[in-house]
Amino acid sequence: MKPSIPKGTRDFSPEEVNKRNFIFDTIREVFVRYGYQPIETPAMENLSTLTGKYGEEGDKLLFKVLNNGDFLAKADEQALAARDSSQLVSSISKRGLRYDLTVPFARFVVMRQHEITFPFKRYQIQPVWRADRPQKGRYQEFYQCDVDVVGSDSLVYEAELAQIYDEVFAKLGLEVTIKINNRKVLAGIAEAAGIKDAFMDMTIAIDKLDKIGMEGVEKEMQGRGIPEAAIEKVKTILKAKNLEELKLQFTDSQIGLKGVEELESVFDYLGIGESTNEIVFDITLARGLSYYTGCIFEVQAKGVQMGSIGGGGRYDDLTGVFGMPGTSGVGVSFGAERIFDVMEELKLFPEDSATRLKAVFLAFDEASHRYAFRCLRQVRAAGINAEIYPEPTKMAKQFKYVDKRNAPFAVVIGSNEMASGQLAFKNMRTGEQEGLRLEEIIERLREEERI
RNA sequence: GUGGUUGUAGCUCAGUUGGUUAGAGCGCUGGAUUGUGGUUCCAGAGGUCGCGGGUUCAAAUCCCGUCUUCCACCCCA
Repeated sequence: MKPSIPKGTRDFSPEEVNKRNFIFDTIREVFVRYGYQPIETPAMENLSTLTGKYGEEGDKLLFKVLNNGDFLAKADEQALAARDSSQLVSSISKRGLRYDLTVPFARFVVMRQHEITFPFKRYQIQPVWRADRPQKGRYQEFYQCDVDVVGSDSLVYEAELAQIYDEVFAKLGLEVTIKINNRKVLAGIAEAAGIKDAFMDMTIAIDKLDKIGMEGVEKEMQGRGIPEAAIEKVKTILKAKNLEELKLQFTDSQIGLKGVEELESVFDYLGIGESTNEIVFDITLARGLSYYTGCIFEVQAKGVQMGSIGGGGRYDDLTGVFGMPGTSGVGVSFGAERIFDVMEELKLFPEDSATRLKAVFLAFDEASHRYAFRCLRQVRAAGINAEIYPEPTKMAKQFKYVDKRNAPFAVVIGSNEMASGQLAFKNMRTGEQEGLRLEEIIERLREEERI
């Protein structure tokens, strides 16, 4: 048979795994610095945990796991006869692959509410699965790196999460724009325009502003049946350049004012000019996930065509659906795959010296091959990444291998070297070669390590 | 999920209105060079033309289905 992998999934080569680990390590390091603790949850959740949490569209994108055994024997006969897939699902599948890390986290918090100290700060780096149609930067299996705080409504955490975004991308050398908005501001716009009922329709339209322009947004709202007068009001509000101007538009919207105040408070915590990346208020930022209620975040990479590489926000009642009401949470997510793709495109990955092979031992004959293997042991014991060519064949062939492995040094041993103890130490880049004792070689390789 | 797009050697790609044995560059293997890689020269290996069906005397080429890739929509990391 012809080998293949499912659509939207990928294998990773050693080089790619090293690069991905660089991203994960950087993110994890920052999370830990800010006092977040790791948890992990299963790849599979009970379907009942997942369904209904991501809207109707989300349910369609959930991967369902078929029940084991003779699942059809227990299937809903009516649904089966009617060829009604959505009706049938509950009787043939009780589990599904997790769709994000937030909902499993909420489930986790509720199950362990009595052993958790609040505010609980956790991070989680694991893959999630979505049955989306794949595109560039969009996969069916991808890693998310989530940080959330649950059990506090302090806006200091919004500021902290913005700092985490800033710090991680600064460390990765990736220039980004960190956009912040507040769901209450959007609600305020709807309230001020007198279209509270059409909040979702309005939000979806506003979200597309940078893509389709003001005219497009207007058409979109018209198409969604929003009255002309309300559209004019929305357009006026959207022209507000900053939070001060926006405030003036919200004289008759309590919720809108509250949203602006929250944003002011976050920016106050952050201070001015203390970040590496731009952290900006963006009134057009909407985000789909319906459970957001306060501040919302999104990160856009500069200089590349790519969707958002991170997003998140505040949810006042994160754990309510699992029977623990009134607990507020705020968190953000890093999209590792997209960060990888962007960094690859911009060639931002550093030469990885920690995982790099430093030296390869080569030998001319059986006796020196054994001798080389014993030398190798000492080199490795000194903490230097090194290996030996598996057999003493023709030198040209062995050197080609060293070249391919991109190792900076080769140590060549034959009968002369064994007799004198002066091993041939060759710099692969310059081609220079000198006779050195093993201890001297180890010292040289150690110096190299530090560079 | 809707509409479109892509697939030919390990990689990047040619392949005419359907017509002999499907090509190139790079890479790979061997040799020139029996104690030294990268450069050069010579030789060689490597292909179910994504998969399945159909039309035809004849299909990489035309038609249908399917899988995959990418794009737009939807949604999102």
